[in-house]
Amino acid sequence: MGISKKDDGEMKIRKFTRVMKALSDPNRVAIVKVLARGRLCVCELTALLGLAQSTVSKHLRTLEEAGLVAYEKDGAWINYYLADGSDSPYATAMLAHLQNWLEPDPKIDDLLARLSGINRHELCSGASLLKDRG
Amino acid sequence: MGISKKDDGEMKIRKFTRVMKALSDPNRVAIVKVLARGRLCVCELTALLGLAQSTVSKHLRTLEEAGLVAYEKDGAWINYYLADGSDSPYATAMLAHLQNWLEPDPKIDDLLARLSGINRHELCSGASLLKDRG
DNA sequence: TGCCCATATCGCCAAATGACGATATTATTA
DNA sequence: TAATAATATCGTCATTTGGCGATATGGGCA
Repeated sequence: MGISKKDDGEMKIRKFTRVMKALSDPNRVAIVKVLARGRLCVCELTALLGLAQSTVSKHLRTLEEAGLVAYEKDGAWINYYLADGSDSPYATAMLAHLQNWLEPDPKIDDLLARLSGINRHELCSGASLLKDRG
Repeated sequence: MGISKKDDGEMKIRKFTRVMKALSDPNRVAIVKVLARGRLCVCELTALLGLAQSTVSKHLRTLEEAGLVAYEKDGAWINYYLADGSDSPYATAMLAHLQNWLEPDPKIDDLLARLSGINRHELCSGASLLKDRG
């Protein structure tokens, strides 16, 4: 019979606390705020935040498991973007709030200001860039 | 000149993540859900949750520092209740959501069901109870 | 004053967390 | 296929967290 009513309710607290925990770290919140402006690959986020690549990757996994972000592959790059909310109503509500919240804030504002100067082709010195440069 | 605009924004992320962290623990969320039905003293919450009194006290401090709960003294008892939101707009918004969220959920439902059977006079075996019993 | 009760704080421990560097994985390109 | 680039995973470490029991604090009452 698929999912019973008991199973349906079983995990509500856990699903909720997973979203809360994902948003309880300043760096992860910064990722959400930055992704609100558009899709970014891991190397762009790594450069923006000034963290190790492995750290950013782990943060993204935490956000994804909470239903806050999703990703799509673009060649060697993996673009992350804000989830549409089909996974978790709690994630949806929090993403809606975060569209308005936390501005102005020095840390967030700094990230958003530097965002326009970020370009994955300059950052990652990828094969496609070498080709363009000749 | 009091709080400058810079100071005003300085802590927005921290204020936000403090609320998120406070709500990232199932027992603390349970406290919030239970307090939504009315004021409770620490010994009542301790009995409901089945945790050590010191643990409940620490959870309440975390919730209070996030602006989610407040307390008032009533003789030897200290009654905790949901904050009015003047401390933190994030806390306010989350408390509003939690009025509807997380029901039904087995853990929460169980707590709310047992709530009506909870009475501080029976629980705490306080002086006032001994007096009534003779 | 002195005792008792409710609560807060302290000290401790096991588990979880956030960070890193090193390595594995997967896709692109020569 | 081999080499390289982008990302994920692994192993490790210091810090934080949630739990407990023991103790300190503060209010009510004899």
